[in-house]
Amino acid sequence: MDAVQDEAAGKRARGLDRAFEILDFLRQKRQALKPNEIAAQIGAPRSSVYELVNLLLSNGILEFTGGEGRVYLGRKLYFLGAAYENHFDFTRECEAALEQLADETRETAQFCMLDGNKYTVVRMREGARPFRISTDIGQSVPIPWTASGRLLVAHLSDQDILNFIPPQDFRLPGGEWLEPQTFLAEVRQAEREGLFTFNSIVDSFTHCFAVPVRGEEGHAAATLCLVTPRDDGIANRDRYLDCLKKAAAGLEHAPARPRRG
Amino acid sequence: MDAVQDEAAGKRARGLDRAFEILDFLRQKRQALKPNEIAAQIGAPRSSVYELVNLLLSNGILEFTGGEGRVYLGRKLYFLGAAYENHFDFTRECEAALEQLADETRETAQFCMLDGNKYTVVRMREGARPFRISTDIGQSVPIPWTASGRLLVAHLSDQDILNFIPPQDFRLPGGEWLEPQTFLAEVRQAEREGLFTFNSIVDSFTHCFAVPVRGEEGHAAATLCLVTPRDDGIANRDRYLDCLKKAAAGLEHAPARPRRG
DNA sequence: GTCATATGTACAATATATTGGACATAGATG
DNA sequence: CATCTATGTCCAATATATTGTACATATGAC
Repeated sequence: MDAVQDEAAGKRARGLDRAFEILDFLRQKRQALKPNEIAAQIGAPRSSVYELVNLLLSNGILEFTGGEGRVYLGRKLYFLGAAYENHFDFTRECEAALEQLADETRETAQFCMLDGNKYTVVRMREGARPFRISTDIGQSVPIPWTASGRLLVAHLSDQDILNFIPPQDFRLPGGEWLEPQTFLAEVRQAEREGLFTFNSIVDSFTHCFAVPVRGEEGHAAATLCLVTPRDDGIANRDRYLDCLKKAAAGLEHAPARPRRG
Repeated sequence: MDAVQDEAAGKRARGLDRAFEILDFLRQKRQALKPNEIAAQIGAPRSSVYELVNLLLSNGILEFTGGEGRVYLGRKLYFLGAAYENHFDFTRECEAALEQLADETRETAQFCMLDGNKYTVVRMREGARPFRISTDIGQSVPIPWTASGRLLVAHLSDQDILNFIPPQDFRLPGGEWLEPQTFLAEVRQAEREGLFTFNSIVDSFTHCFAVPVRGEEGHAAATLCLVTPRDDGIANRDRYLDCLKKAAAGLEHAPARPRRG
């Protein structure tokens, strides 16, 4: 996805950057691919990709799986990720907060963070309705498409926000153009109020609530969200926001607080 | 830890390898460190480490945390690890197996895998005794020190095993030397019997039971273990082994089976 | 004050990593 | 049969990444 921002052509890419581009691509695809396919789809030289894939395989960062020479993310990444999760020990508290939210509201509750310059759902608890509303965990979504996005960039200056978010991410899935100035105004509003709610701009039937979970630097390290049918969301607005704020208070500082040391 | 096997001096290290050496080192230390400290402790040139750390920071692979310029594993690694875990969806089944083992035996149950050429405890459920026996999750331990180690390398030839395990790993924590031929004989025995049990060679009061969890290639992709006081282990040997085999059967093929595709 | 250690930055030299392109094979298509 | 695509390997050329070294600053010892 960073291929776009390769400086003017003719430059060589650094191995490390391409390596992580490969890893991110596999994560996004969520399936094993052949080196050849990877090269073609991320627009990298085949010889480079073969070289890097072999290096990553020998390090356990990638693994053969799915046959025919296909590779996918490896066990070593699991271990490294587990060490991160263990250090910033937010998992348990996070699950508890989502559990609590789901119990109190019967709606879909999500714990969200930034992944680079995208938004992603880290953990989710589906609501208890006959028709559940849910999203995919771990998929990268443009920041402007989400309520949480307004909160997650609120610590940046307007200019930094515009530099941070890829311009094409202001194009909504329906094709409409979200004016960056409109987005910035909503960011500032979210910052002032410490919350953001709206009828989702990526579909026609959900209402989204987001509140920040502040980390050690005082800005939103993550968000807690509820995704509800529009009617219910609007009808229960105050109660839902109370629940969210309560749950977020329980998490406060947790996502960024090392367990020891 | 791979610094030892740097080919004859005078060679440059490849950035990718050093980068993952840094990541592994941080995982092992389980705390944030300054780039300077990292360089000193892994024996790498300071300028290289600074260069790489900055690259990794800008990719979200590392994060500033702990102040004073200290860095630790970053959020991106958590996402990548979560994608791995999601693909090879063993977590839920694994927890269930450990739960079942803990219920049936009241002993400490572990799920273990190889991490490169070391053994590591991936998940654990502590026993229900007044004095619990437990180990650290995610720490790298020499393969010959463990019962599971006999099973995890059993698919390799004798020669491959000796090439795979660093020679110094046959030195036990007490300083005694475990003869590699003895180890190989135990590996073959474990392979034949589909299990391995012994009075632990790293302490004087535990008995260890290990059975393989076979992956798609048919060899031990992981192990399930019980760690018990010696008396209890020996007294309940048959029952404990039955429990382990039953639990492993429930996991069979799970650790390496992609959820879709 | 001097000296030593810890920490971070800057830069040039050269060892080498990245890359384009040639080559080989297999399968599909017509 | 010829032709095309998909896949993987090999190799030389050169753009550049790694690294030694020098430099800058802060802190503490004495």
